[in-house]
Amino acid sequence: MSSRKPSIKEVAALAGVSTATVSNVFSGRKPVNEDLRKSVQNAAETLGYQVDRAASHLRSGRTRIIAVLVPDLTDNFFATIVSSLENKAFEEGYDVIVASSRNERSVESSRLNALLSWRPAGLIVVPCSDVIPAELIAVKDRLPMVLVDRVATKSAIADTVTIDNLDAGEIAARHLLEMGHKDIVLAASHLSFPPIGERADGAARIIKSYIGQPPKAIELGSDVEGGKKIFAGWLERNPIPGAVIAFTNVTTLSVLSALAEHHVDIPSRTSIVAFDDYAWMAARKTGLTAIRQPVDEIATAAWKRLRLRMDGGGDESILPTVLSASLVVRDSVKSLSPPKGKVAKAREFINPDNADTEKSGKETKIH
Amino acid sequence: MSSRKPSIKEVAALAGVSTATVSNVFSGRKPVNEDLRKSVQNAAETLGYQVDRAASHLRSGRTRIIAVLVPDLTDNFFATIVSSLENKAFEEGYDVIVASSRNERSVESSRLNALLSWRPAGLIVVPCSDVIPAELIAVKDRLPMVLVDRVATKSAIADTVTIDNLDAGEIAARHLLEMGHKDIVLAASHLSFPPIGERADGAARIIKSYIGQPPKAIELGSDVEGGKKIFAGWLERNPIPGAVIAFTNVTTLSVLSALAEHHVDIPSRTSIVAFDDYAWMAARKTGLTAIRQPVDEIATAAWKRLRLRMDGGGDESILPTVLSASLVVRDSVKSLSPPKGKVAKAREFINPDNADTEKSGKETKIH
DNA sequence: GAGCCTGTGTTAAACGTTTAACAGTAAATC
DNA sequence: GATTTACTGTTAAACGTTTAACACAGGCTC
Repeated sequence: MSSRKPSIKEVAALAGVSTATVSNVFSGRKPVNEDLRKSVQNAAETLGYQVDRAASHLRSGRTRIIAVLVPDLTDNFFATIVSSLENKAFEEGYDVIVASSRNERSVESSRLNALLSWRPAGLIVVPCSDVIPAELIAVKDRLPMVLVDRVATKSAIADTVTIDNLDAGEIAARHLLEMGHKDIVLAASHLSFPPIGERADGAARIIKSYIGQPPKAIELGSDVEGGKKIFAGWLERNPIPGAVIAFTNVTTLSVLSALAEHHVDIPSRTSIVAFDDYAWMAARKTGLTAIRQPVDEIATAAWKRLRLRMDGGGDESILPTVLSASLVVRDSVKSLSPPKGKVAKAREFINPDNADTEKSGKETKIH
Repeated sequence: MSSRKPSIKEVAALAGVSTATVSNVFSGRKPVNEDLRKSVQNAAETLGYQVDRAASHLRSGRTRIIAVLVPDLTDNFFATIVSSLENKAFEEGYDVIVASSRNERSVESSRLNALLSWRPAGLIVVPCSDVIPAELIAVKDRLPMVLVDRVATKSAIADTVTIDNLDAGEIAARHLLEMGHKDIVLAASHLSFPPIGERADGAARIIKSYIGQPPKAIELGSDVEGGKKIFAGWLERNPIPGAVIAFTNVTTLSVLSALAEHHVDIPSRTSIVAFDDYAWMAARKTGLTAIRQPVDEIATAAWKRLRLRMDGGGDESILPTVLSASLVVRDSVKSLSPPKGKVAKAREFINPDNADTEKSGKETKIH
């Protein structure tokens, strides 16, 4: 009873065929006669044979590895994406190797190198900042990959999956405006991060066009505790805002903690629109009104696109997939006055000739 | 400009040495003269050489892979552990391949098989139930591994890292008792899961010894939504309890959601002690009093132990590492009456002769 | 100075697959 | 009936490492 794992040779010997046939049975590369296939499978079964990944990888140069890089596994948003990806990948026989950049560019670089050294079959990356890592650019047309969430679709070097962040920002702001709010503050992690900046732009644009003045924006960083301190400090130096939009689940937590510390009641004293939609937001007396990102759809779209690329499809052109966020109304926004009417979508009023300057939002008008 | 990655041969040729020497430089298995080492490193540098994992693995039979299996990546508790593990592993040159059993035994089995087929250098598993998967038992003395969280230390087949769950349950219950509560309900995910059952036992024991009657326990399952429904249903058929202990962060969410739905105020109407300690628990007006598990220490301990095993240390005997949980007092427990005195630790009164029957808690007394 | 370490380097044989090239057989085509 | 085609199977050479086995040089010991 040797403890060594059986090799393809032993299976071949037992089944009375060549190793090539056994290989074909398992890889499906070439058709094998039904009888032979069965006897090979029987032989493999009785020996407890499993193909050796290392040997297979060495010879073929191909792996069944999907490398996934996210900024922070501790963040529920990314964890959910990873989890979803892992499920789908597994179902199709891929294994996921995961890495976290801890929101640091240098870590991102080295982690990416480590991931690439596996020569994965595909790569899914949520970059940690607005700059696309050089490592990615170097392999962009050799390796199937899709970029998720923290990417500006314009500067994309590969297929991307994002939500319509401009719109998401607008939705949040519009809801507040419709509820009669004017004193709105934007709480962002980093405005330079593509999705965050866009959300802020979307909100700012519609607020400016409605109120006449752009809202203030505060940057709170990517960790709850730090953000809480920053926001608490800001609260001490400024009048308490009537409403705040938090553009991230982490930011939401920072804002909420600071507000709680200062005994600012929600929504009687200040209203809040949160981002992402998790169980904890609905679990308390005053449920949080939030912009829900379709996390699972994001993961699904990313996986589908990656599959297509791995199968050699999707031709040259880069495809940006843009999903939409939606408003989930709960109790954290106070109704200040009966709304005079719907606040129009800024977009609908953009002069098509100026579509390029859309981001400035200057052309937006209101009913 | 070939796009193929350079092999050890090319490095050897450029440095004017044999491939064996290059291998020794990189693996450190045999000492290499300083001058030669340098020229090899230079050659590798200029060629952009990286050792090929597949070839290395194939020949040596060793990998630098740590396989990690958890019940649910979406659960912050497990995500945090994975994240911490990934950091530590990376720092020492290991890569983490991660899988989720989705709380299902059958999935656990197949995921485990997939993980094992990598022939990882080490394995860290949070089982999804109280039964140790057969796959694990099969490799237990061939593969360094450590079991975390959902394991009964008594039936352990390998090193384990857990918290003192009996004690954690006691701490939660004692706090409630000291605050004057008597009408206490236990909300568990599954009482058959080792840590949950122990927590419940710890709480039940001290409550029984103090009140005379054991508390009711309700099982809510492992997902928030399902648990919420169960608990909401229970609330309709029973008087609202004075206090509830939720033994899991997921359970906490279920309980909180159901309570919010029924407009039961915390803590004025019912008090709550939560488990695990996350930002969202402290982010609202009524912060949650909670039992904090030292997540990072758990991960650290697991990693240290695994490292030791991978280095061949730790001899035959299995080591259970038991860390302790601690109480974080916030605002979710109402003070019913000035406590008459500290509620004694049940443990201190256990007759040492009956240590084996400790679990029944019958011998526990109170001051 | 013969024998023996010690420290370093090389040679060449694996490791378990995949796959191009080849081969044989039967059916189809001309 | 010769040639082609389609189908299925085999042979044997890689893939890029690691590592026993060996070699050689210099310093020791006796």
